[in-house]
Amino acid sequence: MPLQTHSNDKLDAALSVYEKLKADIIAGALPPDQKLKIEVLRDRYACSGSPLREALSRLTAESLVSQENQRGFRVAAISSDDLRELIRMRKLIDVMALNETMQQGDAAWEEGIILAHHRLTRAPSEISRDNRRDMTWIRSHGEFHRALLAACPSYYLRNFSSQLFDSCERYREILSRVDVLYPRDLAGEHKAIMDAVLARDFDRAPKLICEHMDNSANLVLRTLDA
Amino acid sequence: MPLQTHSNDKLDAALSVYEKLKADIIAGALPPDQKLKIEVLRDRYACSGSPLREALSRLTAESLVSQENQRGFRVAAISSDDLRELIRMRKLIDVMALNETMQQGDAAWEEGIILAHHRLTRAPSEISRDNRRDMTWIRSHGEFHRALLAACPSYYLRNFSSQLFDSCERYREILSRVDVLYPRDLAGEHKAIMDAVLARDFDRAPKLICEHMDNSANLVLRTLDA
DNA sequence: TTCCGACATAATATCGACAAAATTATGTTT
DNA sequence: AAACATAATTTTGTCGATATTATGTCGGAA
Repeated sequence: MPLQTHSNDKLDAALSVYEKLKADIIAGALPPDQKLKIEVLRDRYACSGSPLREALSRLTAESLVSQENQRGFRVAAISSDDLRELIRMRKLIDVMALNETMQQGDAAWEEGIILAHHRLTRAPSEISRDNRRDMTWIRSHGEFHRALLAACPSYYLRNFSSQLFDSCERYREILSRVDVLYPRDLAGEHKAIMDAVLARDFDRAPKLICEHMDNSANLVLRTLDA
Repeated sequence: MPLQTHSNDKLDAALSVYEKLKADIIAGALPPDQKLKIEVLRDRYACSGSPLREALSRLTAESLVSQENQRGFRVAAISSDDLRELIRMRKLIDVMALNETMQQGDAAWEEGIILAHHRLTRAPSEISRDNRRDMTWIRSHGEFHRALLAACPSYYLRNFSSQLFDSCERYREILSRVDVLYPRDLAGEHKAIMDAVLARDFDRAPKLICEHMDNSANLVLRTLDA
């Protein structure tokens, strides 16, 4: 008898497929603008059309998938303009959210950050030897950023932040194709952000977060525009 | 041959059902927390389960519907805390969006506002004699607020604003149950907002918008908390 | 009476099949 | 050979049926 919410592999396929599809899009396994044929996905995720279409509908509302009248679904397209817009929005939203979070955050919130950061340091490197993005790293990275805002009192701020983060993450796939040796210390940035946030440094924390975003975005933009 | 996107009553049922469901939730025809049984909806919207579940999935992502593990869907619950949070967020988002819009707005944007406002003035009154909310007014009201931000350069700001607006609108249904004679000039507020926005008044426009939201919210909150 | 468990009922979530539409391939005409 | 019309194929979107899970009811024991 299951102690936790039991995931009946075949029973709640909708949620399961939603999560897998989302992960594959964010990781770049399903590249931007790729046609999402039901038949192909049916095979890939071992389920029927119905749960697939439900998952795709949800992802459409999250701007990760686009749907055309009678022409099915495809992974949402990317562009440098879109990325610039995303980063601009994330700065606005995350700075607001971070301020509120640092005011309200309690011990449990601090512990969540410590834990998430620890897991991120223990995760495999983002890009594996075969130039594919590591799912564990991606998940840990997302969890770390969500943990920073976990104590944010506004459901909507958390939600918007999370959505923008996910939309941004899939741009990182580009960095795995050109094997650029990281000209920056990603782990160090995470550590610095954590320290500033835990210290409730209302000046440094938002500044570091914004720089963190800009660094990633600029790297991607250089590759995209080239 | 259709000039515009043709809605083939039975062909793209998914989109059609999505819009109708959304409209019914916003209008309050489907009240908060109401169970959404597939069988009942199947009958109400004259279609089968599949397009329904797709629409419900999309609405779940928009926070208008909630879904529980194996227990189906229901209309998202409301609470005074949620409304306060919504208003707080709308002020943040809409003020940012409005500033950008007033900087970038062109002639077509201005004409869109004029037209939407005209239609709103010509719409039937919000609440009809039988204490039900008028669909035409609701649609016109939404179109007016969207028109104000139509020239906003950020897709995400427009999207968030629109989503928060929709979530707020369904709180207005409460005002139709207690027949409170409007102690304020709703039409006048809309007119004043339009004038300030068209005049590119960067001081008054955001102030009026915020007051507009507060007025509606306070009216609802008084009724909710009573 | 109140609580617990087995049974009956209802609802959900998924599947496979079908009909409508779009896409590709083919053939015909200029 | 290019362009258009037509036919074949693929793909989408919807339906009805079914198995699984949740809910409600009834009877019996503490």
